[in-house]
Amino acid sequence: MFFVHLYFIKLTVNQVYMKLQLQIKMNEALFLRNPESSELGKNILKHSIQLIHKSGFETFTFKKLAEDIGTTEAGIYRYFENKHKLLVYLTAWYWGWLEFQISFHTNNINDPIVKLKKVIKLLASAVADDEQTSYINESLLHQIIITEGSKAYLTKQVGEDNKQQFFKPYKDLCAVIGNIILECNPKYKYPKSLGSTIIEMAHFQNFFMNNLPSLTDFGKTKKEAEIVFFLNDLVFSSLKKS
Amino acid sequence: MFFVHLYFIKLTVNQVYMKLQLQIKMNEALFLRNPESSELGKNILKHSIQLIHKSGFETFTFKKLAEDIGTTEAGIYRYFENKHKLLVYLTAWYWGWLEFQISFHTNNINDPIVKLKKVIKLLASAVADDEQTSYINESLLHQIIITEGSKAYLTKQVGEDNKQQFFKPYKDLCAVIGNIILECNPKYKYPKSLGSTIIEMAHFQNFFMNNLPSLTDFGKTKKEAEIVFFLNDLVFSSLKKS
DNA sequence: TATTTATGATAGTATTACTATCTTATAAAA
DNA sequence: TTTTATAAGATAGTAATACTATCATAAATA
Repeated sequence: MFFVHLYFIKLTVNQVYMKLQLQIKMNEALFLRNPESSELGKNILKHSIQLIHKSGFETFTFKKLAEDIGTTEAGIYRYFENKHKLLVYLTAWYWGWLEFQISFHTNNINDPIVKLKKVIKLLASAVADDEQTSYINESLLHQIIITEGSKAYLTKQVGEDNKQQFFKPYKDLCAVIGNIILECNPKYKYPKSLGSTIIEMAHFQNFFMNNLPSLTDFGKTKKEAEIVFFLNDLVFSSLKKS
Repeated sequence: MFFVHLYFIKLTVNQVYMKLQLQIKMNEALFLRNPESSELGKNILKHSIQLIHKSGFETFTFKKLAEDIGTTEAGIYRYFENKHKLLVYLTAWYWGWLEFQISFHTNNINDPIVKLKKVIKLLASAVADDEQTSYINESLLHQIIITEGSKAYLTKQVGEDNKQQFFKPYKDLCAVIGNIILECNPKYKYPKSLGSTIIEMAHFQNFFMNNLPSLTDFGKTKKEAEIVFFLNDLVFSSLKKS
């Protein structure tokens, strides 16, 4: 039922340059034609990220996207039913990618506290685009998710979309974080809610810091590192065994 | 620059039935004609709340609203420039109303911890509609804010809107909560961020609980009281003086 | 070589998001 | 009381959005 999204990781181990292929499973119900299977599809992903980042999801249309790519509106509709599905696709890809980043960067860490700190840092820090990789600019995508991500589920269709498993990557990520939280303190009562709080606040505090700074304590420096400090304080106060 | 929105509070003091008038200042730049100044205007507020609650902000149009009220599209446009302004108006009204609720219900409380607990309860609990009052159904509005509230600021125009003070009620509320937090612990470093976290999570955990329950620990009971427990635990662990 | 498949080109429709104008009812000012 | 603002209803119209349908062609595959 699922097929495979390739993502490349470059490693240099003992002077040997390696290239791994990470597989992010994408839900087939999110598209009509697999955007990763053709040049046009890849262009749809690449240019939609650029366009949404530039002018926001509300003003984003398939017409503008088609003009940007140099194809026709009908061409886009062969890949995605509508722009909502495309947004859900992009968010699902992002959460899947982030879950991999987390498992990759916490792989050899045993201490759950160190692990959770790493997760918070990965969530709250800007990502560098891996130029080499693909048609997906992770840095721009990260910024899109901050501003547009919650629009993927804050709809009346959330129940229908959820039945079709569109939010599985988000829920999986939340479960991963919830489990690390339980490793830190097996008696903590709200691992999943704290997990979703960390995810959402890593992004919302970033949005607030840059757009409505008086809602945060980071308005002066506007440094993401401060969000990390705040979240660390919040999380580890809660998990302290008393 | 501001004018006045009347909201009625009924009190029974020593057998004497009293009616107070609360004034919620609404930013004039949010509308073209004051919706509180006429029957049509009040109908726009009343029916827009019903319609947005019923089918969501995305599918909500001024055409449908006009049909619902029994007026014309052009009639609506005389009050609000577009549906975004109307949404911002409704959210601003809600935050202003909530700030009053908070100051009213914490008025005689000295202990900042008790005060903060009251705030969390007010934020995370469903509100009963005050039938008598007005054309605004606070209960429906509360549910709208949960699902649609963040769409008021998660836009590319957030900077422009902010310059026009559209988010002042939200920021004022956040400042009020931040100050109570500082009363609890003057050394706490993130009062405003914790304030906005409480506000957002009171709503997001509610949305998740009802729509994506695996993102929370309240999926089984679906009781708002559990969100209050979670937030209390989160907040007061952080504020504990160590 | 035949045939499937993806794309391009073009057209068309219903709905959305407005703007404009003209008329009538009403209420306030002269 | 007459004049005159003002709000609202009625109607029309336009550009953009969100699609769907059809036909031709080029490339890949059988």
